[in-house]
Amino acid sequence: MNDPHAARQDTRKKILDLAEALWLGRGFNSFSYQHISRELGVKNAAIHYHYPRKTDLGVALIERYRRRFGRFAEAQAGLDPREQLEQYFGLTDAYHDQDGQICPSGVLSSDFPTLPDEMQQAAQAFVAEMRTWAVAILREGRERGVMQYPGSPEAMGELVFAALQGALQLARLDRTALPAIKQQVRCLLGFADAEPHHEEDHDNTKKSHEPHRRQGE
Amino acid sequence: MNDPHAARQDTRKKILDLAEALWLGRGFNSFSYQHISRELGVKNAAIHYHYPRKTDLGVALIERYRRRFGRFAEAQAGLDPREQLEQYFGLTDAYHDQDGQICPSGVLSSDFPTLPDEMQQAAQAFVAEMRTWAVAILREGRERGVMQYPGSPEAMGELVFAALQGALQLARLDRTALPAIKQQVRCLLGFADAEPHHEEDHDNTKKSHEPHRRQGE
DNA sequence: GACACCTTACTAACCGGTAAGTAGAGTGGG
DNA sequence: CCCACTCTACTTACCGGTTAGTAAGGTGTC
Repeated sequence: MNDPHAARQDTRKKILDLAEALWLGRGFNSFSYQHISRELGVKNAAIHYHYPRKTDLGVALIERYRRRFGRFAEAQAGLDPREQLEQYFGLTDAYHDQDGQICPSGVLSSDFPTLPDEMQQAAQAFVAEMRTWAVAILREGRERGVMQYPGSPEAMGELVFAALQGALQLARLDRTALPAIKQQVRCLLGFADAEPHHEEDHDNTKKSHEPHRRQGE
Repeated sequence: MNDPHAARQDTRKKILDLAEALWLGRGFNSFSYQHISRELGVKNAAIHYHYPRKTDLGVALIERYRRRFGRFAEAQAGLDPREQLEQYFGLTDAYHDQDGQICPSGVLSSDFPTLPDEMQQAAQAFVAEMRTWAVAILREGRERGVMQYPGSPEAMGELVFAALQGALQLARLDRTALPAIKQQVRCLLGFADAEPHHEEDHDNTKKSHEPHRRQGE
């Protein structure tokens, strides 16, 4: 231990981690450098040292998440599409259980008009990736014959993606919204053997369903 | 003219109208009294005269919208459920075409954790009404035999509602999202005769689709 | 003169951001 | 081995601007 670069990476990562929780929990414009510095026990200017402008922090948040998501998508590529969908659902649960966070695409599209140009561009690229990934699951599901639905995989993928994004937000006002919508998506895809009643709240002890969180830089 | 109460109502209404556009376009925390007063040609304190705290303005926004929505829902009650759905779609188009606004439920659920208590309660009641209304359309559609879908009307209503909310937000980053998702909803409900290709952007000159906007107080 | 409706003038807190200084660890030269 | 230097990672002390909010005063109308 006592890695010379440990301290640097440590604070830098802590800033990003804390900023991410605030970002997904409150939105980009509703947290300040003070929220981070106070919690972290450092001064405001220390944050500015690592991320000079808030825009820099915002872009870093998007880019880190994008890389993390890329690894997640790659790791589950080739899996049974239905299992991929369930992992997707598990992700949404993990968000919600973490103080009612919402997914990055939800917070990005909500805040979009108020974001600086650099963040808008990063957001567009990132959200496009996520939507493409959702479409791919639905396409593969039909090709392999494990999902049945009308319309194109593109349209169905976009719809499921939008529905989950909306469900996570609505779950802040009424927690029953999220499981109900997930169940209906299963239903629409022809999963007759979907969970018998309601899995209800998070007594899903079956898996950790916290598929990414880790990594530096 | 020269109604004694005209001036009062006038400024008061102008404030609310402007606040509403800013609210749906940027979110509750991303507009200030300055945005309103500057545009309106009055001083900041004039807004505080009508709405002492920003919370008062926020609650007034929700309550007004709730009344307006109540009239809208009542006016279309008894209509063909499919036509009701199309009017709902027309509403989403109207939002989007107005500088990329999103629906009230979308902005409320996004901002929710940062809102004051009074607004949170008003928001929960209002969004619950909207969701109930969406469910009613889907239920009636099945009862009358004009819509076919698996699962319960409750679950399907929630899903459609969440999907439209998400679609409106995503349309800010990619305008193709909204028509694609609307079309897929039609598709899922068994509307085989749905518009042949893509209605695409707003060349829908067929109707004004701006179903409410008016009223004082 | 009472009241509705506004303005002027102000406050304290917070916002993102900057400049200058410093503690400490690492490094190269003699 | 030690001194001089550099670099990273901060702190202290600001800046101008914006935020919501208030108090007091003015003006027109009934």
